[in-house]
Amino acid sequence: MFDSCFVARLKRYLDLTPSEREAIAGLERDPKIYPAGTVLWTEGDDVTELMIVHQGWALSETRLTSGRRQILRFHFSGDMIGASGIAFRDAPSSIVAATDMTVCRFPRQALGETFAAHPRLAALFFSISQMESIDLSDRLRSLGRSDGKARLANLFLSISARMRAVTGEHNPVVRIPLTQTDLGDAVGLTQVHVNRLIRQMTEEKLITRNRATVTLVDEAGLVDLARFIDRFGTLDSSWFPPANT
Amino acid sequence: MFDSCFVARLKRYLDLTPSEREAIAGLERDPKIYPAGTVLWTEGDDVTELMIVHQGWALSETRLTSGRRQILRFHFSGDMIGASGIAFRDAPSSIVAATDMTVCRFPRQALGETFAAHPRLAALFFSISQMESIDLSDRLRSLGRSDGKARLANLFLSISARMRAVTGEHNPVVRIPLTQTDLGDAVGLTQVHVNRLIRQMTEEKLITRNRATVTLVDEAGLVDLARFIDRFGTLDSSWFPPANT
DNA sequence: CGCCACTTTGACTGGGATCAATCGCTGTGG
DNA sequence: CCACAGCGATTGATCCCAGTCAAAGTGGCG
Repeated sequence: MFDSCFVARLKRYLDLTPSEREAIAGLERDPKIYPAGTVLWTEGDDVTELMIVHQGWALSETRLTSGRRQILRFHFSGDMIGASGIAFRDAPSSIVAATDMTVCRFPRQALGETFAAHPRLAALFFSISQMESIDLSDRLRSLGRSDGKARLANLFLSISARMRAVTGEHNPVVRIPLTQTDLGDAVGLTQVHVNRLIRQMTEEKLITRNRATVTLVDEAGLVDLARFIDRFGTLDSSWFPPANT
Repeated sequence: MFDSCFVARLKRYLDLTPSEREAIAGLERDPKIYPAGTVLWTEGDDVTELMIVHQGWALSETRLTSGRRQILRFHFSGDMIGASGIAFRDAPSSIVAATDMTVCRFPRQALGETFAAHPRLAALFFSISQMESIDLSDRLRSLGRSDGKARLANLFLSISARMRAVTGEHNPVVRIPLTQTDLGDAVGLTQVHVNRLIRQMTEEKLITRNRATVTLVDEAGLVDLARFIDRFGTLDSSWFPPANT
């Protein structure tokens, strides 16, 4: 059995009991490898499984009938994906591998069983779901009420903050395996305009970008520009029910 | 004891057992009345309670330091609000009463107890949380990748769809107690531009608006314009654990 | 070595912002 | 019953951020 990324993620939030740990690890079995570009599923598919990212990046996206694309969220190691398709059966967005990745799939029922056996984990999953909503809300504010430069700054900072939460280390150099087109589709700008903004931000000594490597040269300046709020505090588990066993 | 809006809402999704029903109704006690404009709580407050909307409209909003406002979501009868503040303690957004409203508050702990006693309700709450994420994703796509007219059309349609889900009736006349400024803050436009767009849409016989009353004159045209997806299907509860009692 | 995906740059256009008045309704107090 | 205040809606003039179209540059890889 290999190390469970999901356990690694969740135990940052909560001191897991052995049986909780086992239940979570049980969801992350039978890893499969997908090359970059693989479409894990497509908007509208009837999805009955959830996935946990072991390694690599995925992104969820939707397309308008005009062909325009909006990237909704990025998924890293330890993230559970597919939960958004759990309410209705149809996947509301497509999931695409941005890099080569390793993923474990498990059926929905397993989540139900976990909820029944471990109410504290149910509360934890609920909280994580709420964190996702907060993340989406922050993106919404960014798209609705700030200009292109601030949106990009926000994107870089939020990716950096999430990576930091995964790896535990604070590094101004962030690997962001996205093209300028991808960046644009994430923040609602065109590729051409993203290019110009990146050049401007480079001139202003805010960032540096070289292929997939982005360096946050002046992080304080970026935070100020983006009015970024790093919400990665500790999770409040005070209301959780007691753990089973 | 008065009728629980929360029970009314949830039983649309799931055939509730008597004890589940009781647990839910228990969360909706001691209703309080707030006049329109009341700030129920402010961004950053340490919130330890959740609320259920009994009557009226609330909206959640954030402000940038520049003073600009982004409306994130609307809350109607039967909605639970405050869940987004449950992960961390600080409320990520303010909640403001858009009309006079009746609201019930309950402590977070009660949610934890419900999770422990009724795993099936935990699964239901999780699903509802995911529906919220989907709603936010749809708004994100709208703001990121469509023009002002489509954004407004989308807003009107999604409010109409949600109202319909609450009231059960399909009526082209929708009461939307928002000013043009509010509409702009919801879709990322200025009040002035909202005004012009509404005039245009009226000329094109798509809608009619008079104060708080919006009429969807050509609903098909709006759906087409907004590329709107009405996701209000039935909830998939096939993966839920069995009900207790 | 040549293709292909990505980036860079320029010229022009347009949707929506900004600034600034004016209008109209409604509630309130003299 | 009227005057006035205040909020929201309407409208015009002007500006600018970002989109569009188009072409050339760069670098990795088969």
